[in-house]
Formats: sequence, structure tokens, C-alpha cells
Amino acid sequence: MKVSREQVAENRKRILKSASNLFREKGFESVGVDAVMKAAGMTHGAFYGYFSSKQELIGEACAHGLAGADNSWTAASDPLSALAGLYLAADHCADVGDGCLFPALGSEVVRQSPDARRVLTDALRARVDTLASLLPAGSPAAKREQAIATWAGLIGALVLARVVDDPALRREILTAGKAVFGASRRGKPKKKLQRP
Amino acid sequence: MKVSREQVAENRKRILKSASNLFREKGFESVGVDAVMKAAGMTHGAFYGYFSSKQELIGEACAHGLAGADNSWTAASDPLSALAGLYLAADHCADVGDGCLFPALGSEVVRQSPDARRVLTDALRARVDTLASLLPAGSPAAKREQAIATWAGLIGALVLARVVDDPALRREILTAGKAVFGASRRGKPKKKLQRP
DNA sequence: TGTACATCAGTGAACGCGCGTTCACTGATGTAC
DNA sequence: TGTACATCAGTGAACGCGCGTTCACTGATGTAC
Repeated sequence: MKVSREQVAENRKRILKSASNLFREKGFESVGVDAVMKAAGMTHGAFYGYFSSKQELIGEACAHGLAGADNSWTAASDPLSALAGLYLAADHCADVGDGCLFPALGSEVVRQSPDARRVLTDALRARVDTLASLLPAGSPAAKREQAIATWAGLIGALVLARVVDDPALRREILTAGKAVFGASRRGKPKKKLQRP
Repeated sequence: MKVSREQVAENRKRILKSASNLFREKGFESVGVDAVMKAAGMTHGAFYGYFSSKQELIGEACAHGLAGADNSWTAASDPLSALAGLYLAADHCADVGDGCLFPALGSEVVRQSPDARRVLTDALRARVDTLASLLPAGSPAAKREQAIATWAGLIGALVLARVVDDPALRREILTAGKAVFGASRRGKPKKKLQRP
């Protein structure tokens, strides 16, 4: 049965959202076209009316998942600590399916289509630029260096926190990451503020 | 045809090495029992004489891959910068199959057996302890925090360097990681040494 | 605005293929005498 | 030490099953008049 044009556009978005969530949760190879379409409320046969192959879906689902990232930290008064706090929050750690794509799928995208790698590369460049521009101090080169290392640290910390099977160690990783990567000035410990 | 006991022990090691390399290169789901056994020089039928399932192999291959890690940096005069230099070297970045297991498979192990997660958790604990004990300055808690953050940063940087499709950006990530995570004292730039 | 028809999004059965796993068989190993 | 036999590691065919992909069909949509 045919379906209205708005319905088609809506269905496409729903497929991309389902795919992007399922891929992050279970990986590209463990999620079939069947599962994606079922999650989107259709049968698998309709898939090839939207995408020419699973590989194409993977590329577009990555783009969709990266586009939906939470940027609220950029508006904070201390963007770096806001980012670290948000990124290494316990609920981001627990919610792989709706969380950042880099820790969930970064190491798997290497083996996917060139398109998918380009999508991640572009997204990473944009995030580095954004973070570098919001850092409070340093030369442009130093800011860029810190922005790259900070993203690497946040992503690595989330990968480790998720893989570890001990909740106490997981909390320790998240806390250490927030402390180290969320502080603008390294090595200069902040004094705790006391109520007057 | 039966085979000598030494041959059996050797075959088992070869299966584990093949599996561990192939899994790091292509991921757990993309590598079949067939491919592992062929790489080890046998046919797939012999597999179930060594392991009861592919899941069991995954757990043991992870343990084998983690046990073979390069520890030469611990003997260096500046272990932190030696570790960062080794870990973020271009050839470690290029050689996924023989490289560290965390960046290659970290995000995939979450979905494997509890055994596999425990193996990675134990290995991470050991690495954090080793690095913390070799850091030059700080309280035990501060050393531990820095050790955790450093491992997170190194692993995240390698994941990002590998996923990116632009060699220039890849080099930039590796260089930034070495500079930031390989320096014991943060924020205090080293003066370049000049020949006298 | 109403009707008649062409379009085409979605359905569900079907296809090869590759995967994890099993098993009867083979023949070299290792042991009992 | 030599021989005869039981053991058992490895082979390769076979099994279900699930996956990516195709396709004839259906019936609601949207257009031409």
C-alpha cells in the first residue's frame, strides 16, 4: 500500500534513528536489516526502497547519529568542565544507544565504507574546532592540541568505563576523567569554595 | 590423524594467536571459526576439540592478546613519555592486528561474555597499577587518577587516529596525544635543548 | 469539486550464501605386554 | 627393544539457521481530466 510523501520522509527518519540506536547498542554486524525495519515499524522488504544496501544505511546512520549530538555544553560559562561533566556522566555511560557515536562505534567504523569514515572524520574535525575555540587560554596551536587530547581522553574514558565489569572501577574512571579532562589549567589544583 | 602432545599444545597457541590477531583486525563477528582455523593451519572441524564454542574462544583470545603486551616502557628512565611514544607511534597505529587490544576491541567486548569483560577489567587494573607506580610525582590518589586518565587518553587517541581517513589529521592526533599524555608535568612547557 | 487511473510504498515469500556446530571416519601416536 | 592395539587429533561432509537481497503482488495516494 502506497503511503503519503510526509509519511515517507517520516519513515526514513525513523529508520535512521532505529539503525543509529541499534548499531550503537549492538554493533553493525549484530544488527540486521530486519531488526532495523522492525524497530522502525515496517517489514524488511521496504528497506530497499529507502537504501540501496546495508553499507549505505551504515554511512547514513552514522551521519544521523553524529548530527544529533548534545551541544548544550558550548553555552556554559566553563565549557570544558561542562563538556567533561556531561560526557562522563553515569547516564551517558549507561545509555550507549543514545550516546556519543565515537566510543560506541569508533573502532568498528574503520572496517566500514569510506563514506562512514569520512562522516566520522568530518564530525571529529568539527568537534575539535568547537572545543578549541572555547578554551580559555593558550596559543591557537596549544588550544588545538588540548582540544584533540581532551576529546581523545573523554572518548577513551567512556570506552573503558563501559567495558569494565566492576561498578566501583567504572565510577573511578568517570571521576578521574572529569577531574583531569574537565580542568582548564592542569597541575594547579582548585581550592574548594566554602560558603561564607 | 592423531598428533603428538607437544603438537597439540603448539596448535592451541597458534589458534589463540590467529584468533587474537584476526579479531583485532576485523572484529569478533566478522571472523568465523573457519577463518581462525585456516590461519592456524587446520580445518574448522578440529576447532571443537580445543574450545567448546566461539564465545569461549573469544574470552581466551582476549586473555592471550592482553598477555602479549609490550612492557618495555616500564624500564625507561621516563616511563610515561616512553609509554606515550610507543603507544602512539605510527606503526602501532597502523598495525591493529598486533596492537593493543583495548582500542581495537574495547567497545565490542561489552557485548561479549562476562568472562571476556572480566579479562579486560583485570588487565586494565594491572596497567593502571603499573603506570601509577611509575609516575614521578603526586599523592597515591593523584598518581592513580593520572594513570587512569593517561590510559584513557592513549586508548582514545589511538581509536581516533585509526578511524580518521586523513593521514595529516591522524599524525596530528598522535602528536597531540604524545605531547599531552607523555608529559609528567602538565602546563609547564619544556624548553628545547640546543646543542652547545 | 468529482471521478478514473497510473503510480509506487509497503508486504511477505523466496533466494543463496556463510556461519556455528556436529559427526562418522582416518590414521598417526603412545601404551601394554 | 619390538610388536599389537587402543586412543584420539584432525578431516571434510552435512546440518540448521539467520542474514542481505530480490520480487510479484497489493492497495492507498495523487494526478489528469
